[in-house]
Amino acid sequence: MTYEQAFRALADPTRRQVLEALQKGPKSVGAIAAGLPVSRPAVSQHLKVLKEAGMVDDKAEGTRRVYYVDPRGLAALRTWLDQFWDQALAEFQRQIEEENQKQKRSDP
Amino acid sequence: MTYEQAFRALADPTRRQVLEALQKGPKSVGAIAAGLPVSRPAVSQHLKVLKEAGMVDDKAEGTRRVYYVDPRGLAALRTWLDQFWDQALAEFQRQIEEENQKQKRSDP
DNA sequence: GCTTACGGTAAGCAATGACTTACGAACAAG
DNA sequence: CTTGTTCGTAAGTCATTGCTTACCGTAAGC
Repeated sequence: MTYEQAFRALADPTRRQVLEALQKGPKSVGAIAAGLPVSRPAVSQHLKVLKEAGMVDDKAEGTRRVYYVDPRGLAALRTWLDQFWDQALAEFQRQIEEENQKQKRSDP
Repeated sequence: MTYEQAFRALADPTRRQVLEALQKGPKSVGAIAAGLPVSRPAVSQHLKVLKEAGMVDDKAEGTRRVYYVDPRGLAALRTWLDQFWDQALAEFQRQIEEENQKQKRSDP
């Protein structure tokens, strides 16, 4: 939901692998774990973190739980990043202007 | 440089505060630490991580070191995020199509 | 030269976190 | 009703990490 949780969620390499696995389509917990070098409970714990970050959601399907990517968490990240990016560029521009001013004063 | 380091760098709240402090303009290490609830060495260590992630750079200025935001690290993050975002939306769309197909088949 | 300001690094510590195995709950199948 | 899958959670372990204090190098000012 918040970008804080999103950053924390994506900081772990295994968690990114889980997300990338789900990106190719919905998968059960066991199916995800089968493609990763960690145990199934580990995947379960990662999915919990990802879900709290709003990056995945799940639906029950018999005794299995099918997880899929939820764009909401990604959207939060994009918002934060875009804002920060714009401000960074603006500040960058301002610094250049400042340099030019100094140059003018010390020039002729 | 890589998005891996960028994610790890931004995962820590204090590190984000450091970055946000620099966003308003270049600052010395001491100046940054003065606005944060942690010690100056802690800030130094955070700046090291941010620099390795390509998100800040510094220039010597007498005995002081002035840090400023480097857009390169942010760019790496944006690239990763945009790609992931596009693929997520595509997969989302595909799932909806799939649902429609099922609906058709079970309908009269 | 001597002192003072500034910042990076080392060492140590407490907290967080990613993983494992073990167990229990829920649904399906026979 | 019993058995077998599938999954979440608890408990414990080991590594990582963010922080502190202490120390050292370096540039500027007297």
